[in-house]
Amino acid sequence: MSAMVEDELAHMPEGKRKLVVAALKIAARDGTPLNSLGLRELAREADLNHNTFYRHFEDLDDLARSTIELIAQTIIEEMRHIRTQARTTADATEGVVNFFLELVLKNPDAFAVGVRELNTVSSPLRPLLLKVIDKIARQSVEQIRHGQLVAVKDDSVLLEVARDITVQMFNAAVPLLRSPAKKKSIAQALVNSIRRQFLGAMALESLLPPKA
Amino acid sequence: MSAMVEDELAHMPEGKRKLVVAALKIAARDGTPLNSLGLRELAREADLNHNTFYRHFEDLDDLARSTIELIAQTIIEEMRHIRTQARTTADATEGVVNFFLELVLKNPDAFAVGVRELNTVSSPLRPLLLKVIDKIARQSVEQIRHGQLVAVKDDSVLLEVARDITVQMFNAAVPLLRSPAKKKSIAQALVNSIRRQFLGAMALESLLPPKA
DNA sequence: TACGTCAGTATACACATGTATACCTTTGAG
DNA sequence: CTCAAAGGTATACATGTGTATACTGACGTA
Repeated sequence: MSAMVEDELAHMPEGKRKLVVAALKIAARDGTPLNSLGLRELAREADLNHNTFYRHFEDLDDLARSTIELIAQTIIEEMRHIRTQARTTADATEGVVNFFLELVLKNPDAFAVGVRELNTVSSPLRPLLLKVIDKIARQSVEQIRHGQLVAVKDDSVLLEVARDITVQMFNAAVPLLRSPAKKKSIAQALVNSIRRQFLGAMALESLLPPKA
Repeated sequence: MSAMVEDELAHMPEGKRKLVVAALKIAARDGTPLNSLGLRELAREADLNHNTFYRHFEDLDDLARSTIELIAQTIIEEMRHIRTQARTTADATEGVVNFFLELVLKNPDAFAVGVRELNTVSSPLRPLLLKVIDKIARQSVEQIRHGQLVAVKDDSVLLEVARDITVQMFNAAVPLLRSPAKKKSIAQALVNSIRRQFLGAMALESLLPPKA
């Protein structure tokens, strides 16, 4: 599982890699917070002695941070790739949405864990994930500006909308992971919602004064 | 904490009540899934013998279900109340949003747990929470239709938008709970986003054929 | 008054857990 | 060649956990 994620950490020691993969798997399966997994269960899943953990990590928090940083790196890089692919499709919105949902399905554990931590009040990993969201939203704004895809003047409004949409796309991973067959309908709903939000931003800007 | 929730279960035995409250508290604090809390920790928090649990619940799943159902009941009832209050305000959208955020702050544990479970792939409680979302969205559509607040013809589109917005409001609880001081700015962002989505729905309907 | 049920307690036990310590290979630089 | 890390293992122990069983008191009802 999570093929792309595994690629990302090809250069770290095998035990460490195994532990991170196992952490994602268990946290995704059981809904346990990344930073309070059981050391022994982790080792069992990774097929290692339970003390090997301490060779690679200080804490469970250390493991959690490493894991989230890995997810972040993977997603950001992939999103850049997705945007170039989407530029070749008829409708950029549809393209981005479809490629994104495919990315989710290729990294199920990573997204299951990421979305949950993002929506957990007590999670110390939330700030890291918010940075990822922000970065993706900014990429998105850049693409929109470059292709003149949305006629919204105010940059801050455009960024705000892009952030909302990015969060929405992440959260859409939850139903998708539960039933991958619904990919098409989820994509359609997302595309519609995105269109409404951009159209609405334009409409609102033309109604109210564009703020001096 | 969670004053209103406590009111809701005034009629059940004291021990059971204590256990549910303790469950919410621990799950909110530690991010542990509601259905895999520690029995002994639970009892410690509730100031009870650890075996009392079995007097009131079959499983941890039983406890989790009871707890979520309690949250659901509370929220739905309060939302109805919120709508009548909001009708007396100048702007219905602003009214609903503000009252909703207040509700969140009054039931911090309930919302912290609810939002997390809602966004957890493996949670068996998700369906229950989706029902709550749906119910609130339908209430919202009713209010809109009654007051002729939004000029969207297609009922299914209106419901879809209402659902998106409801989910968004729930998820907005996370940053609010972490920093209640940001209530005003969170409310403003929500109101703007809601306006964009309704406006966008109208715009989209007038652009495309209203679907025969 | 007697008694069954309900809510809660006390004790016990087998098992899982986190951590500490010491031991064994491999490997790469001096 | 040496030897010191680095990665991984084995064993041990105190503590926490879920569950089972048996006990106590309160209370409504026959």
